[in-house]
Amino acid sequence: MESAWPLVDTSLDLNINPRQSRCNKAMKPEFEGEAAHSGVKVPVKDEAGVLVEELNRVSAENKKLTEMLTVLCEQYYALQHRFNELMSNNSKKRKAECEAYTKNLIESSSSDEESSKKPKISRVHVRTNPSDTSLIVRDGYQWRKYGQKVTRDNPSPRAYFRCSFAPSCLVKKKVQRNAEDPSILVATYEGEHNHDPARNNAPAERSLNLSPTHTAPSAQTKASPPTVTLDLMQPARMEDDAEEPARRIQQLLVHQMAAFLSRDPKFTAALAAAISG
DNA sequence: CGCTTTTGACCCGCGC
DNA sequence: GCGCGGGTCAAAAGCG
Repeated sequence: MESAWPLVDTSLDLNINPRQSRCNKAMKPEFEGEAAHSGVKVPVKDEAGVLVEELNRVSAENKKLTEMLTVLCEQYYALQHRFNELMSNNSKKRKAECEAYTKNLIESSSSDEESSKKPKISRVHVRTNPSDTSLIVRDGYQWRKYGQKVTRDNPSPRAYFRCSFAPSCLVKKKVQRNAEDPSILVATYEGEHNHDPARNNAPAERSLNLSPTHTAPSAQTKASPPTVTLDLMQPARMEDDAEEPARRIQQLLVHQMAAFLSRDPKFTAALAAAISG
């Protein structure tokens, strides 16, 4: 299984800060610091040498980045292929397992007998910074807040949101902090969106969601319906327990995010700007 | 100026 | 009928 779910070091070990010691083995001391820009006169020949060296270094970084992106893309497609294989696998057990976790990941919750009558209710747990008082759960959709209430069973207020992407979309969302663990936001969704997530219309949400995000064992209590927990605080831990399905989903998300980043021209442009800067 | 957020008022269902 | 609590409305304020 390990080959099917490879562990990837997603840390960007880039040489983007050439003035720091780790990355400057090739750089001679006299070229460091502000010497080149200060009043100290540097021969034109040496200055050209510095520029050439800098160019070579940037080229090497560019090459390294290209290789990393290629690897990331390959791993993404391999994972996607593996995922499709699993989905089409005849083994009932595997199929059931896969579907169960896919279902869990996408929406969760609400018993089957209820879903046919009432609007679909799902619950998502999102771990956030406890000091962050905003009741905002970024899920890709546009929401309009229409109310806030303090409820009896919970000291933190409950916020009420409506989908504002399309008037015809009647999905509602309630967000409230977990009474036991204030670092966990509980978002309750009612109904189903009849449109795609408003990615293009919600650039802020899309751009702000680049913090380490992955699924984690839910903090759900007792007999509550199955939930999805998005941990926005803790960095991803790469433990070697790939047999755990939740960990698979976590890794899948990390890979997908990396692939998404690698295909995002804005991200690559920002990366290039950071390097050149 | 238009959209979103805030917040007090109001509505409604439920239990007694 | 009354009170309570959750959910919604809508005017005012805030913001870009």
